[in-house]
Amino acid sequence: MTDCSTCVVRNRAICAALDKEELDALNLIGRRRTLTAGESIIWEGDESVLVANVIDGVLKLSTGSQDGREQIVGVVYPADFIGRPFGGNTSHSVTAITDAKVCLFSRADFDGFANDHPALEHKLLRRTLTELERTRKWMTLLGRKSAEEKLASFLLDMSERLVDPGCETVTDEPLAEFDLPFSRQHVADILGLTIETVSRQFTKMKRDGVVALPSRRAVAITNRTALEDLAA
Amino acid sequence: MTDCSTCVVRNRAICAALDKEELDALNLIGRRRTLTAGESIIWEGDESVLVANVIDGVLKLSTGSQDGREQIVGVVYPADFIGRPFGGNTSHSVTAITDAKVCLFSRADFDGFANDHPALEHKLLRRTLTELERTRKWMTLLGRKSAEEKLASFLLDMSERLVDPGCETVTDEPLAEFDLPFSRQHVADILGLTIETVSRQFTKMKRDGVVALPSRRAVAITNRTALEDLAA
DNA sequence: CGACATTTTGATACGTATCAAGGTACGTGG
DNA sequence: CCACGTACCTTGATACGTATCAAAATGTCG
Repeated sequence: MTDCSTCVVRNRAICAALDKEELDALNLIGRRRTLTAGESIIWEGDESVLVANVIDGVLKLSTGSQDGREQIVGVVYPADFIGRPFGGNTSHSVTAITDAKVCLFSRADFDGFANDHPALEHKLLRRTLTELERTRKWMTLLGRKSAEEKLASFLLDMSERLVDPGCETVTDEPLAEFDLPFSRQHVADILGLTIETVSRQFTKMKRDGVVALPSRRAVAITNRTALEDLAA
Repeated sequence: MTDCSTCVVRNRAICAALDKEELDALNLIGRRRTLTAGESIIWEGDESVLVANVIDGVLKLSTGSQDGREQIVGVVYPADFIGRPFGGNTSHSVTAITDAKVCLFSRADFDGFANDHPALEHKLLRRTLTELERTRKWMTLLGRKSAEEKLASFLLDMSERLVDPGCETVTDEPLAEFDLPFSRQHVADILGLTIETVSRQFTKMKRDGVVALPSRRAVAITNRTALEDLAA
């Protein structure tokens, strides 16, 4: 059974706006769901009837064309919100990239609950504004940066976002070493490149001593200043 | 003096959430400002202390790098909201593309007012969610489309967004003919292309009989189906 | 150990940027 | 009203970066 009071994202997700009683009410309309890597919960173009909070794992928001081109338009992490409340269709799919846990609501239920809880809407508004800002920043990368600049920017972004938020680390410094939750193909789809170009840029950075690549998914930033220069 | 009750975007902007009394209160903290084309009200990286509603005209949100590359990350029209309430810095400038009128608020004033008026926040939330959705759709264009596909998609989008919302047109059908509020350079900065490439694609479409170009800024879609095919 | 998926590397082609020049519309002052 | 200057747009020639096609290498899992 769902139990918000022990939820690991309780204090970071939009639910943090609610007190104990309100949380109990939210409990009644939500349910947890486990996803295995590759599984989707929302499909591009569908009438969006679900919204959710991410509890654990990483999910991608993506659009695909008939001819197989795919673009990842967003990546969500624990405590992030998924879906389109208050009407309107979602124009992208939502797919688990790693095994994941989410807290699901039917949109109708969530809409009703949100209407009665302005503090929840306020949290959601702040989160949405931040996400819009982040997305716009990403547009500059897609529209104007070279492959090398794209990968450098991406790695720097990852080193900041993959900081484990669970434990109360004193410093929120970016990581020097981390495991990407993405395959090379995912990285390519995030950066608007092909997998071959991504691979070549990784190799180049390794050759130049900017990063080390201990294993397929692992990245160690060995010269952050140089990486920042490459990101332009 | 500001007078919301006669404002042309009164029923479309987020202010539509307010009744007459509330509107009077909002009146007290807002002021109108006229902008001439090229004038900015928010600068990239600045501590964002202003928010605003667009009353008339078109404005761009853009980011620029040192080396002169620019990417337009959003375009706003009458009734749209500008700025970043509730903290956080804006990472893009806001600049008038045409002469424009806006309704300005200091962020602190607006934040306070919004806190007391959940209905206003709700409107803003819906608007922000829609804008996020639109922005994500644009990412696919920037990351995965060819120059020809980009321009075709752009023209179709324009034919829908430039429909004059003022008069109560029975049908909201897309326009067959319209004047772009943008120069070729603007179009290039929106699509992540150079001005030369944009120009060549315009010429190609004209040659193929998909569009006619009566004057520099005017576009007439002569074969919509073909244009839709080009947009992929 | 062997089969499969993923990643890397290589050779080549294509699309768009870049550099350069010419053309067209537009506003200003003669 | 026309000549001129300026900004904007178009066209052309070439270079460069990334995609594409192909194959080899590496890692992963039964």
